[in-house]
Amino acid sequence: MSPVTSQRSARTDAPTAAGPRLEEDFGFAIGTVFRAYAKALEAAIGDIPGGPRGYFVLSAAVQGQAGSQRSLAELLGVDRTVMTYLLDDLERVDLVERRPDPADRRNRHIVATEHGQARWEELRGPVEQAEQRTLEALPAESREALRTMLCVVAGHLTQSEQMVHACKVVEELEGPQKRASPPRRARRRSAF
Amino acid sequence: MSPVTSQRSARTDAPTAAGPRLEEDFGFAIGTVFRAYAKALEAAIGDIPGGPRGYFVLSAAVQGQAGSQRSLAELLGVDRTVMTYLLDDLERVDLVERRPDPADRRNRHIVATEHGQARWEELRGPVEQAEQRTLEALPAESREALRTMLCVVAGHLTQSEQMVHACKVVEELEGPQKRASPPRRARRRSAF
DNA sequence: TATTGTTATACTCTATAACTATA
DNA sequence: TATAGTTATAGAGTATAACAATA
Repeated sequence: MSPVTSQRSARTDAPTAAGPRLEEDFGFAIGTVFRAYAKALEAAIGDIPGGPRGYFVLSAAVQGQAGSQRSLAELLGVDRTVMTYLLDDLERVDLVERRPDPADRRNRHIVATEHGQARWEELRGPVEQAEQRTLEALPAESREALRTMLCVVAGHLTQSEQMVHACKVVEELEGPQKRASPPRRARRRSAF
Repeated sequence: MSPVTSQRSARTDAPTAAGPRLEEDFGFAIGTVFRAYAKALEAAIGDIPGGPRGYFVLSAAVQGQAGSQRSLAELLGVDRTVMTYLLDDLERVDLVERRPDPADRRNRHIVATEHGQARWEELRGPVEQAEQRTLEALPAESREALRTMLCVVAGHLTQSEQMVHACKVVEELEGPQKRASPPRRARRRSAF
């Protein structure tokens, strides 16, 4: 079977019931775009330790948006222990720096080094190109619209998560009423 | 530091140079939305083996779009060996079935069982809800627009990948001229 | 006592290599 | 010889648990 024609050749069964085909499925689409962009971004950033994830930490640091390691880990959706290793690697190549927070010495404030700042500036072009190439199927205005919509959703989700966190804190302050979920182990990876 | 206020509290440094802030970054946004949707979808589909990935295989099977295991694996961005395990699990709970392709008995044609078809129908509501909840920050028309744009990009990317594959085949047919990349090992995961 | 961050360890997921069968 | 699929295994990535420092 030729790979170019495989798209239609498998329909030997009766025409399937109504319903969204895979090409019209939101999940399939965002998964595909996500993977493609991740791959393009990874190529664009070269040797930044930790790949795209390390790049986002650097971004946050450059922009002064990286608060504590914990809040940064939550923002990026990684475990706080993973953040430790990631920062070790980024610090080792002199891209970021951990600074103890004078206000609460348990916290580490993550800041970009001068070299990190410079490296980040260098990467802006290639990263932008990676995005444009990934979205090349869309006209320029649509790309902007897509980006804006995703940012709106992401902003909302980030806030919601913070609210959930805040609520949990309040909940616990108000009294421990029969935890619905005990410490809970054995989760599953959200691999797509 | 309160989690609700942490968004701005870290800016103790000089105001950073111009440039996209993290909230305006395409990669950060799509990563966040992707993770949130993956989580919501995983909750929605319950006990389907393989999580979202298993669900997409089932979708493809139901819609008669699952050709060979290999083409399906490529479409979903997973290794063909992973696809083997995934199908083992889905077959074990009677959701899909492997059928030898009479035309080329090396290929296995993946089809949904009756139970798989029924289960998939049941899931359409919950899956739709998961999508709507994830995108709740957008008005309904925008959600449609977002989905359409992502599908356009995904469709294009899928085709491109098939082209790349086809070109590689042609290239090899035309003669092995000093492979730029030798068999190549030690890749890196595209974790975001 | 609770929280941040670190370390060690166990586990899960993934991919490489080797193999079978088909072509 | 080349490809689809399977199996075994090694490797990468992740998360749990225990700990130290600070609040």
